[in-house]
Amino acid sequence: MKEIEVISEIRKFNRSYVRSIGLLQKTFLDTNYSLTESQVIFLVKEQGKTTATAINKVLQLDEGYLSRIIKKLISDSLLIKEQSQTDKRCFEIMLSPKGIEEQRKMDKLSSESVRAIISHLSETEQQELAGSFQRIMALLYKENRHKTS
Amino acid sequence: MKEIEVISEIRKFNRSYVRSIGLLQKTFLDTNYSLTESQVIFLVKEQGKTTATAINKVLQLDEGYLSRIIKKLISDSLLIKEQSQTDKRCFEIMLSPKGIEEQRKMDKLSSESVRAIISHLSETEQQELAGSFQRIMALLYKENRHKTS
DNA sequence: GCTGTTTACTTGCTTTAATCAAGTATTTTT
DNA sequence: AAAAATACTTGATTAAAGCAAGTAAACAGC
Repeated sequence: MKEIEVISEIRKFNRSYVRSIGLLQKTFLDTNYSLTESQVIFLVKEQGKTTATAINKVLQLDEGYLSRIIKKLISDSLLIKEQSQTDKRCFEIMLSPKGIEEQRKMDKLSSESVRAIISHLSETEQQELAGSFQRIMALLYKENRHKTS
Repeated sequence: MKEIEVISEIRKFNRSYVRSIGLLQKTFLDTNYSLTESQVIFLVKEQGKTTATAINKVLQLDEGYLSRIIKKLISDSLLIKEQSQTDKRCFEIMLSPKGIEEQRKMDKLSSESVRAIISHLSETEQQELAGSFQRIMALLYKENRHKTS
């Protein structure tokens, strides 16, 4: 297989895969939140007590836009915000109990949607599938570590 | 590996992969068109002389929204539209010469962006990569043929 | 310890993306 | 020939995202 065929194969995968995992939908996973809002929630969960700036290192949204998303999530009582005592420019944000619950719910739904896709596969096939995904990640993200940071 | 670990592996892949192929960006590939507009262009290329309805069987957008996208692409001279003689409700749309050129340009850019990701891999690794992608597609889309349609 | 500069975040305004609902013209069904 | 369905359009609205200007605090240089 020539490089050009490899590329074509990958692009074929991209087209069908992205459609199948439903990442293009407006509301993510039938919760009331958009993909972007969900990403914020997941990142706060991941980073624990964090800040808008830290979140935006990952998501790279417009600052104003992110500020408003956080505001909305606070008014929905999913997030808590308090001014840092050591640096009063910063506001520490974290998940509220309700936010933790919501994040868990999303996490479950996301797992379920993946499960639905793989459930008809045999044990062995599932192993193969996971192996292939791992192999791809290993190949794609190898040797790029020094470039990425 | 248990099913739950398989799921977690796939979700890990989803997160990093979708980010890396830049499918979340506003303008696709640094052309002046959004992802949705690009999809329309690619579908017209794929389907040849086609209609809004046929395109929307795939994309499932709001009809009005699609109508406006087509309108814009026509005013940009990428698409040509003419009323069907056999069914005057329908309008046949196709790529103009300029549209063909634009589609080719996008196609090249898309290939280039994939090439950039795999170029540092050896011949053998590229084979492996393509093989893994193929294996995944085979597994995911097998036995679903009767459900899909 | 004042003076610019940078950092963290907010707010008002605008643009772009997407949806909703109603409407026209044509074809199909009965 | 009337009713229903199909193909598409248009006006109005909502939601997502971006731009620019602004506040407040921290930092850096002198």
